[in-house]
Amino acid sequence: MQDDGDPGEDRAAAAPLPVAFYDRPVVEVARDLLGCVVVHGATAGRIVETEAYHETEGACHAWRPPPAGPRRTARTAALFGPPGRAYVYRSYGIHAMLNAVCEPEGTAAAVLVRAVEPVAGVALMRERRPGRPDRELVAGPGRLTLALDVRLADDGTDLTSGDLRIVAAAPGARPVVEVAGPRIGITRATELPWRFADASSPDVSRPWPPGMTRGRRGR
DNA sequence: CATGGGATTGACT
DNA sequence: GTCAATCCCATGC
Repeated sequence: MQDDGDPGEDRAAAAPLPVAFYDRPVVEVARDLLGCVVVHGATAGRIVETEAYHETEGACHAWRPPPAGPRRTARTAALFGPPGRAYVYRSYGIHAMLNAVCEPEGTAAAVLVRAVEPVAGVALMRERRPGRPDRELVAGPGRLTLALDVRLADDGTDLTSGDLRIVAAAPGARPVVEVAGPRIGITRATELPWRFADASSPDVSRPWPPGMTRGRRGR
């Protein structure tokens, strides 16, 4: 856990990642988002775990078995929209999940942000997660949206210019120790190693990816 | 129109 | 380890 303080101000002022960053193959973007920072109001979190989803594989909300084409509904509309937007949906009736839409408009693909490390506004995050130990503040896709106050209303908003945005890692920031593994909580396309994490982070959600049982920072 | 299933979490045995 | 909470919406009668 990092200190609550000024670094967040610098990151908040930093330029958001441009649309071109997201207008690439979704797996590339999922890896490159590790280390970048989600900023929302006074809170900010360094991304330490992501998953990629694409309309051509069964775990994606927009997937349908061939020969049917991709599934475009009110819920999945943002997935088909321009890259660089947020796709926020409700999971299990309870949790909001934050995704970054990728690839050209018309192609449904997005990166799910599964975990961050607090870099600003930790005190506010604790207020939003009363009774939770720090290790449970942001280590999980439903947890981080609570801590950062990301809601369904943010669905479709522009991550490159809005109040909710993603900025590049600060120069000299701690390097990412990338590990990959199968995605979590899905029933189809479980063989794809499209989950990515920073093995040096204490805030990756469980179960940890392969190769992460050692070398973790303690907390 | 009724039913069922989640890209999860937290409480409990 | 088990399991319920609770919403969106796809599917099928």
